Amino acid sequence: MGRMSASTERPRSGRREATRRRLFEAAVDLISEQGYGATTVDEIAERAGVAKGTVYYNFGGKSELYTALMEWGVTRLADTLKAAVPPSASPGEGLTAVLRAGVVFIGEHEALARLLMAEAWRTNQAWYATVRQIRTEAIGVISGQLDRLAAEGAPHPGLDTGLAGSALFGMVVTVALDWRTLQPERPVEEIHATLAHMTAGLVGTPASPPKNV
Amino acid sequence: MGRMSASTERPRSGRREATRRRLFEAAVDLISEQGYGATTVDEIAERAGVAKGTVYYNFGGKSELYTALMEWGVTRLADTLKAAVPPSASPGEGLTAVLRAGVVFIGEHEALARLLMAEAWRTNQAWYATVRQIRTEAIGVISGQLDRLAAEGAPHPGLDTGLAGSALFGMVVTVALDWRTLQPERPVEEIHATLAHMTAGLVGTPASPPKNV
Amino acid sequence: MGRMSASTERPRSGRREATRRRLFEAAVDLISEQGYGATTVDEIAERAGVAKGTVYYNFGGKSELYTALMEWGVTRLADTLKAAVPPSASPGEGLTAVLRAGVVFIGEHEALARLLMAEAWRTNQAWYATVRQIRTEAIGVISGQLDRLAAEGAPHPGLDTGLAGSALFGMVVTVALDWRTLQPERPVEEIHATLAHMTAGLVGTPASPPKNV
Amino acid sequence: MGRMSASTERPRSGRREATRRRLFEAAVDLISEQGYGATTVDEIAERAGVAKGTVYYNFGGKSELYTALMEWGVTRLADTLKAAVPPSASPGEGLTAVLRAGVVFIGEHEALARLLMAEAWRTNQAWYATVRQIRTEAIGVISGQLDRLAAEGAPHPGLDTGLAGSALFGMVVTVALDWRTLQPERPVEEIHATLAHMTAGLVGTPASPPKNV
DNA sequence: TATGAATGAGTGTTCATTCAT
DNA sequence: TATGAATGAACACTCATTCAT
Repeated sequence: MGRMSASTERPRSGRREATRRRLFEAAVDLISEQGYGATTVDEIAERAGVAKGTVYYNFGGKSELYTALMEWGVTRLADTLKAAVPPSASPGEGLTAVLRAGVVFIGEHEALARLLMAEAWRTNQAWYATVRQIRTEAIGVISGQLDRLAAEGAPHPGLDTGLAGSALFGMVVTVALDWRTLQPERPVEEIHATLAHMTAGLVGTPASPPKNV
Repeated sequence: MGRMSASTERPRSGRREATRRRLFEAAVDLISEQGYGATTVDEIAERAGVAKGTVYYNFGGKSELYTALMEWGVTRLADTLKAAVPPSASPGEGLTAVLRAGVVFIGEHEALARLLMAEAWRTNQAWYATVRQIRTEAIGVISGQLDRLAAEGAPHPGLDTGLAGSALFGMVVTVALDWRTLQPERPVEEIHATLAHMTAGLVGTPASPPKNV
Repeated sequence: MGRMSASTERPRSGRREATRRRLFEAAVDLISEQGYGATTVDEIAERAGVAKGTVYYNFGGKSELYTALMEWGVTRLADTLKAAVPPSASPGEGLTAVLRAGVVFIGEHEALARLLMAEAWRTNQAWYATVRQIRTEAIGVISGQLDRLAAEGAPHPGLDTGLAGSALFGMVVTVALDWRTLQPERPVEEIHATLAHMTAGLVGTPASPPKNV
Repeated sequence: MGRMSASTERPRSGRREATRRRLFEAAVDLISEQGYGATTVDEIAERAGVAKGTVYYNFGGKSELYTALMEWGVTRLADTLKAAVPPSASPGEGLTAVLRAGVVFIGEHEALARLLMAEAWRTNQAWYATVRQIRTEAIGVISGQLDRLAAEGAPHPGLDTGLAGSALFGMVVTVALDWRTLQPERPVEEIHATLAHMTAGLVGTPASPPKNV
C-alpha cells in the first residue's frame, strides 16, 4: 500500500482503486506480450484509458507498477495452488490436484505465467526478489505434497522434494503455456491426462488404469 | 566484381567472420545477464573490441544481431541433444541420456537457457519464429525417445509424446536453471538423480534402486 | 476525458500552441539558411528555446515539422496573392497587382521562397504533395487573371494560361530572389518596373509608350 | 585493360574516365531527386556499379564529386545556349533561339536543371560560387540578346536587361520543369509556343500570328 | 586502379519522469 | 485525484571517410 495520507485504509474501492485495477490489467497484457523493456508507460496508460501522469500518481513509476503487478499476480497463483488441496486428500490426490489447479490457472492467466517464466532467472532485476519469493511459495505447495508422499514411504525414498517441486512446477508451466500458445483448441482434460501420465511413477498410481483417485 | 556472391555464405572466414564471432560472444554474455532491452549496442561493441558501426555493418541492427544469436545458440542446443543419444541405446537409456545432456548443456550455457525461456512464449517478437522452431527441434529429440518407448509398449500406451516432450523439456530447463541460480555448488549428479526419479515411471525403471547418487 | 478532442483543432492556444509557433519560426529561419539536411533538431529546439523532446512531442519528427512548415508558409503565400487582387480591378490591373504582391512577399519571406524553389520539383519527398498543391494554388491566382484577360479577347487568343501562369510565377520568384541575393539595396520599385516591362505585351498596357506594336 | 602506372595524362578515357562518367551520371540522378543531403555515397556507388572506395579514389569526397558535377553540367548549359544563336540572327530571332535551346536542354537534362534551381540561392554552400558563376553565364547569353534589342531601340528603352535576363531564365526553367514533371507527354512545340507568346511584347513580334511553330 | 571492412562523430528518436494546473 | 505538456538523458542508427589489401 503506501499512498493514503490523512485517513486510514478505505476498503471500498473508490475511483482510485478502479484506476489501479485498470492499470494492472493493461500492464499484464502488454508486458507479457512485449516484455518489460518494450512496453512504454504511454501504452499502458492508453490501454487503461487514463493519462500518463496517472500512472505516476498511483504507482510512482514504471518499475514499481511492475513489481506491484508481479506481487499481485504471483500471490494469486500461490493462493490458488494452496486452495487446491482438499484437507482430506491423500498425498497422491493432493499432488494431482495441485498440478491440475496449476494448469487451469495458467490457462486463465497466460500473461502472468509468461512473465513468471521470463523473469524467473533474471537475478539482477529490481523485482527479482519478489518473483523468486512467491515462486518459491508456489513450488512449496508442490513440494509439500511430495513431502507427504515421502513420509508415507513413497516410491523414491531419497527424493529431493525441493528440486522435484521445481521440476514439476517447470513441467506444468511449460506444458500449459505450450498448450495455450500452440494448441489452444485442445480440451484441458488432455493436458491433465498427459501430466497424470508423467507423474504416475511418483504418485504410485498404476499407470494405465487410474481406477482409484 | 565486388558485389556479394550468390549466397550469403562467404567461404573465407577472413576479417569479417572473425568480427562477427566476437560480436556474437559479447552479445550472448551481456544480453543473458541484463536482458535484451537493458543491453546497449555500445556495450556489445565495446566488449567485442570493435566500433559501434561495425555492429551495423555486420548485422544491420540490434534486433538482427539478437536473432542471429538465438539461431546460433539454440542450434547448438538441438545439436547437442541429438548427439547425446548413442545409436545402440535402448529407448529408456536414450531418454535418460538426452535429459542428462540437457542438464549439462544448460550448466555450461546458462545465459542461453535463460534467453530461451524468456522468449519461448513471446509470440510477437521478431525472433519468435526462430526460437520456436529450434525449440521444437530440441523437444523433438526428447519426443523421439518417447516414441520409441511407446513403440515398445511402454508403460503408458496413450501418451501424447509431443506434449510429454514439452513437459520434460520444461522440467529439465527449470531444474537446471534453479540449480545454477540457487544452489550452484551442488554436484551435477544430484540433479541427474532427481530427474531420473521423476522419469522412472516413464522409463519403466524399477523405481526403488537408485544406487548411483 | 484527456484524450484528444474530435478534430485536431484545439481552440485554446494555450501553452502548446505557443510552443508550436516558436518552433515554426525557428525552423523556417534555420532550414532556409542551411537547408533541411544540414539543420539539426537540436538547433531548432535551441533557437526556439525548448527541449529537443518538445519537437517530437509537438510534431512527431523532423520531417513532419518540415511538412507542417511548408504548409503553413506556402498557404500564406497563396493567401497573400489572392488578397492582392482588388475586386474591381481590370484583368490587366489584377495581373500587375498579383505580380507586385509576389515580389513584396518574397522580399519579406526570402527563406520560404528559397525552400519553395528547392522543393518544387523534388517529387519523391514526403512533403512534395503539399508543396505542389499549394504552389498550384498560387499559380492558379495568376492563371485566373490571365483567363480574364483571355476572356476579354486579350492579345494572345490561344494562350495556355496554365503554363503561362507557371511561367510568370517562375519569373517573379527568380527575379525577386536574385534581387534579394545579389542586389538587396535596389528599391523594390525597380523590380516592379522590370516585371511590368516583361508583361507589357500580355497586359496590353502601353508599356510606358509602346509606340510600335 | 592495362595497368600502366607512371605515364602522363591520357586523353583517351581509359578505365578511369569510364568510372568517373558512371559516377557522374549516378550522382546527378540521385541528387536531383533526393537532394544532396539525402543522397548517400553508398547509393551513388551502387548505382554506378562500383565499390564505395572508388568514389573517394576518383573524387576525393562527396562534396568534391558534387562540385565537379555542377561544374560539368552547368558548363554544358552555358555552352549550349551560346551555341544556339546563329551569327546572322536578328536580336529577336536570337532571343527566341536561346529560349528554345533552353527548353530543349532542360528537357534532356531535367536532373541538372532541378539541381540548378535548388542550389541557386543557397549562398552558404561550398559550391555556391560555382553555381552562381555559371548561372550568371547562362543568363548573360540571354541578356546579351536583350542588349542587342535595346540597342536597336526596342520596345522598352529603359529595360534593365540584366534583371530581365534573370527573369527570362527563371521563366524558361520553371516552365520546362513543370512541363517535364506534370505533363511530360506534351510536345515540346507547345512549350515553345507559350514562351513565344510571353515574350512577344519584348521581341516586337506581332502578337497574334505565331506562324513559326 | 579499385575494393569493402571498419570506423566513430553526429543525429534522429524514444520514453520514463516531472510538475503546473 | 488526475492531467498532459514539457523535459533531457540515453539510445539506436547513419554515413562520410579511411586504409589495408
